[in-house]
Amino acid sequence: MGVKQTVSNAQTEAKIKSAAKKLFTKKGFKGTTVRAVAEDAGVNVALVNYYFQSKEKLFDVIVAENFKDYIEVVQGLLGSESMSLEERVSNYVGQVIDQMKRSPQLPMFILREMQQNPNLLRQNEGFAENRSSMSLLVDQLLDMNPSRKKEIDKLQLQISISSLIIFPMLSRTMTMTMHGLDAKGFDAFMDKRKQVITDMIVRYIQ
Amino acid sequence: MGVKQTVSNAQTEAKIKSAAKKLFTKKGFKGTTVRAVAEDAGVNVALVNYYFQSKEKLFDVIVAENFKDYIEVVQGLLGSESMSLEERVSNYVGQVIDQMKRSPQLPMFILREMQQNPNLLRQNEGFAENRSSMSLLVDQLLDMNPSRKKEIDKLQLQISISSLIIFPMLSRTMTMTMHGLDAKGFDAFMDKRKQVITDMIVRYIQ
DNA sequence: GTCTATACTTCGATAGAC
DNA sequence: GTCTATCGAAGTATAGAC
Repeated sequence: MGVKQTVSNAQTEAKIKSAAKKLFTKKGFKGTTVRAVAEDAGVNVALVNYYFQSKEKLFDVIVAENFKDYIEVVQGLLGSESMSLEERVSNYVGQVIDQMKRSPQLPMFILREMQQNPNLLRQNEGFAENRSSMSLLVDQLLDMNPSRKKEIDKLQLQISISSLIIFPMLSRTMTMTMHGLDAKGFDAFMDKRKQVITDMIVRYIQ
Repeated sequence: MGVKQTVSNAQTEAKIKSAAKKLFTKKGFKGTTVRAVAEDAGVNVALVNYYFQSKEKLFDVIVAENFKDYIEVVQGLLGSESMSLEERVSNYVGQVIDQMKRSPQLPMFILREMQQNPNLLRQNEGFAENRSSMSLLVDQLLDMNPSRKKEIDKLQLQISISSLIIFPMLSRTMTMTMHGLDAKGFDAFMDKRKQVITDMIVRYIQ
């Protein structure tokens, strides 16, 4: 009966995790203090360590979650058998960009933390799936034009596709500042970019 | 006469600056401690502040130098009037990649620090030159195929070119880890990439 | 489970001896 | 110009009251 005065266990833990995810993702490990996490979550500093033992362990939880989010972006994007080359590329590019628009800080987080600790990804099982998913897409694309298949380096093509999609997200802040865009304007830019990337890939493979 | 026992003023300052550049560029402002800079330079902690007053001011010096390096990469790359479309693209891509191979950490540094402080670039005069240099190149490219000029968004093309060149440098560590490359192997990958990028751009514009 | 208070550590910066 | 020693601020972590 009545509203509970004390917030429950799980809710507090979730609030801390949410604040930590926000701050770690934006500012990295060194750029984030436990005090800032506590303040953002609206709880006492001591509670952070009560639930997560240490800053390190809290960070590990967030890293795992961010990797999980990142992997989910590129899963289940293989499309149907009947698609044309252009449809297949457009489908992939469109879905990945839509996913990334929801968490624009994620690519930078992954790269930044991986540069500090390169074997971070070895510990993560999901990354292998990502690679094979991307690899499969490129195989499918190249099979649709056998004459070009011999001329095109598969790894280079994979990285080209990733580049065209991910780099604009990495330079998001810079692009927004340079061209006076707000978050909404940048999203529109990325939406328009779906067709640009598709055109570029299709023209390259055809 | 004989070897001087005490290292001179300018040499010590240079050693500190060199160590600071290395560490700040690799680990960012928060990730670098004054103590680490001093140790890497082989001098006492107090000397860092003696020469540069504060960590902040030392960082500003390094930022300025890194921006300068970055700008120099893309200057004087306009090519001659008589070049074909492919020659022009190839010339630009080749030179930028060669420059970046010399300072592979630079792109990540620029993006990382700019995300933390977006108006970092407003204070830097060289960035305007960079933009207009890039803008001019794209104008030249588009003028060589008027029929495509109307269909192609200039800003999108600029960012596409930057993406194809810069993203591989940003994901350098990840790529090396994933595909078992050492520094030399990655350089070879980037050399091969010059032609890939050129092909992709030329096919898109033609 | 949550808070206050505090111990412990690291870091940036400076005073002062040489 | 360089070093030793140290101070004060900030951050992580924990002990103990409620």
